[in-house]
Amino acid sequence: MPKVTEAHLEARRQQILEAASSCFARKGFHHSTMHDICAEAQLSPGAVYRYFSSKEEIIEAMAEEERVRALGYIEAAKQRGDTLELLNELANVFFGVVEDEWQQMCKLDIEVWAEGLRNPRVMGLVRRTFDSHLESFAEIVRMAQERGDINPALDPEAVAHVMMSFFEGLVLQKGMDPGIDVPNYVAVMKAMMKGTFWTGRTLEGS
Amino acid sequence: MPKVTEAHLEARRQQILEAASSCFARKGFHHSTMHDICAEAQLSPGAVYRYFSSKEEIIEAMAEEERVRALGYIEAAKQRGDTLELLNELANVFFGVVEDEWQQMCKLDIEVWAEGLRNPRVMGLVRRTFDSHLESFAEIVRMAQERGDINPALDPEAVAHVMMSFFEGLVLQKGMDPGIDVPNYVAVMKAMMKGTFWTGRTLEGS
Amino acid sequence: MPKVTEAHLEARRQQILEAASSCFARKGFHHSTMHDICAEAQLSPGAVYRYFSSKEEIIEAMAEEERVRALGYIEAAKQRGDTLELLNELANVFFGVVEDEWQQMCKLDIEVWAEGLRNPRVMGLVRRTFDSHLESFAEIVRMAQERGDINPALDPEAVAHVMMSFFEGLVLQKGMDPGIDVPNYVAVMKAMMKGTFWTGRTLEGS
Amino acid sequence: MPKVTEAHLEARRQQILEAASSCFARKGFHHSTMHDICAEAQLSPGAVYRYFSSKEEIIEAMAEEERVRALGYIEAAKQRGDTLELLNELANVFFGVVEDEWQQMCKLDIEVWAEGLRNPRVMGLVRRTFDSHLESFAEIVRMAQERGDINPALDPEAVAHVMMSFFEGLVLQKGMDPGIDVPNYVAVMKAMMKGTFWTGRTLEGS
DNA sequence: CATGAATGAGGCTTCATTCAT
DNA sequence: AATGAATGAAGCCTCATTCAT
Repeated sequence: MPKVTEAHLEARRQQILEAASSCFARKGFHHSTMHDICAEAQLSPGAVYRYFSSKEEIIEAMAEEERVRALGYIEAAKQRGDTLELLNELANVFFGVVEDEWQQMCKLDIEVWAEGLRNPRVMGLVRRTFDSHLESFAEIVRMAQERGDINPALDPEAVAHVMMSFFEGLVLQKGMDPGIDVPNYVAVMKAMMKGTFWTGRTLEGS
Repeated sequence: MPKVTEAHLEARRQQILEAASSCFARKGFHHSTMHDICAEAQLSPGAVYRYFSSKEEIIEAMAEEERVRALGYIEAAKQRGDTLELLNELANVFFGVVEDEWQQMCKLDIEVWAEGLRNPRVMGLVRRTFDSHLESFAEIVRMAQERGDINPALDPEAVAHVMMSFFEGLVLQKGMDPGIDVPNYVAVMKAMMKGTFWTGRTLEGS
Repeated sequence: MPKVTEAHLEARRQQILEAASSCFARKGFHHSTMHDICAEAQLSPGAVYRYFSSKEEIIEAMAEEERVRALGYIEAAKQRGDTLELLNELANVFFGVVEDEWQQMCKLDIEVWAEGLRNPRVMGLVRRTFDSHLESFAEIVRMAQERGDINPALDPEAVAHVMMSFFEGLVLQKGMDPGIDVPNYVAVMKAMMKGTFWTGRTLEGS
Repeated sequence: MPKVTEAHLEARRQQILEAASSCFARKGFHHSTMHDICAEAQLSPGAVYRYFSSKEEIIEAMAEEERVRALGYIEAAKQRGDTLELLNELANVFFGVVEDEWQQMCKLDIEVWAEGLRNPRVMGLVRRTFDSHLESFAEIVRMAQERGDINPALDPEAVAHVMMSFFEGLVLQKGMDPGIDVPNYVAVMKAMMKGTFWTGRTLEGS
């Protein structure tokens, strides 16, 4: 029987991860020192190293958390049968997050992307995130094509990639400039999605 | 080595910048040491510091080069009057780049985005890149709306943002996974753009 | 190593300062590397940088210590009412220091003077040292003049400057050549001071 | 027959030495880079290295120049037979130098002293300077003692040391603060010298 | 379990010096 | 003889990590 409950351990982990996220969003992975993270978490280095064996591991754990969170968003939205509604839902989920938190999330995502370029573990996480999103989107597209909602000439995977771009581009642009007009962005996004829908005319496509 | 031509100096600068780009794309800004860059450029530290007064400055110069290059792409494409053709052109320009170089460019872009989050100078460059792209796109959209090509209910700026996402998303996805099927991606992109064109039906916009 | 007493921290500081002094006296500020100081203090660079944030700061702290020490000497001597006795006292204080330590002190002083020429902070310290000595001497002279001991035609400040020269010159000469005959030097110094005393003849002052 | 006259070579040497002196007085030996010196001398590094094989050598040459100049001062003054007049002469010589040049000279002296502590060659120069001054002063004192001007109980060498302090202290104090009142300083100095003169009373001395 | 002082490898940068032109 | 671009050793400092208390 450990002296501390499992829950307490997990709470400490979270505490560190949150401190790290805050630092990372503010200063980036490489400008955030372990000292910064310790200070933010109000913990000593020794304590932090009880929960994570390296800074790398903290980054990875943080990226993993992001992945799970993002997965949650899309899973929640996927419940909606209607294709267009999915975008609404995703947008709503995004809107549900407090502004500051969202901004931080965007920055962390960008940071994680860059980190993925040289840390294979992080890359793995990013790819898994991308792949699961891709798969979700592709499935939706395929269903819509079967229903005749979407032009069957379009490659479902490719549509999924573009849909991902909608969100990744928004994350990037909001990360760089929080002032972007999101509702209008979503409106355009939906108009474009709607435009890919079957309209009786053949979309020559390319 | 006595006084040397201006061209030689500029060539050296390029040599260093290319070496740096190569390192940065391979290992990221923060894992590339000056030593790495020097080795890649086949130059001594002292020589490199004749041309750039800090690693930071190399990063910034590199980001600036990226900005100018990106600007060139879109300017070249903007010559085309037809709205849809713009996408073709941009895609062609992208395709015109050798595969490896493109891949490297994508990685550098991602790297630069992340760097922008904490280096105000780099952020400035990124913002300027984004802004000039945005403006180009918005102008195209406005012209298309005047011609009746695009639904006038859509905010031109917002459309521009989404168009930027098309490309940024592609850059990100290709950066993370070079295997992405670009032609199909472009096809979908064009289909979606075409879908925003005026079709006689009102796009309610949300 | 957990939290440690305030005294221990101060002891470490002293340990570093002493190591630095030793290096500085032996090799000068600019030929003493941080590595030298660390080795002398038997501490790692990281440890030293916990206590001083730069080599510069070590130099300044050392100069400040010298200042305080010098202040102590003169303050101790000032207790003596009799004018001539002051010189005796100062000389005694000097003699009270172990030979090696004195030699080191002289070298450090010379080093600090030179450093003062380009480090404004050090210059500030040197000036303050000089000023407080000057003031002490001038006060003594004024009192001696009131008692009729010293020719009232002489500017007390100027006398103080010359008195300072007695000591600074000795420091310099001993720093350059430890073999100087100090007792004889002091004897002459006192004879000269005595000579400025009122003797019934008017000293025309030039 | 060299392409350049001996005189031209010497002129270049002087040009470099003057540039170096200027830099050294302004920034000290160790903060003056060869680049600084080259810039000040309007010469390229290669050119400078034709005349001096190292920075060290420039420092030493400069110190040697200072030594010779100082020697000239005292030699000039020594012509005067009268003891007190020597001080007048030395003071006059000092006064004869333009203010700025003097200030620079003081700083260089201080710099040279410090450098002497760790460069045996420079130390040799300083010692030689000191020794020749000492000898000159001692000789004067001995002569004065023979004439009965100065208390014969005083060690001529010791008096010489103190006389040197008069000047070294002034150099130091003026180096640190150009505002010092030199005429008054000299007046006191002379009063003190006069006080060591034989007055009929025995100066108990020590 | 926690603390935080200490470690030390390694990064960025400077600058005295060289040498091809 | 002069030039100035290039060299590369070495210095200062940071920071992820450890471990005695």
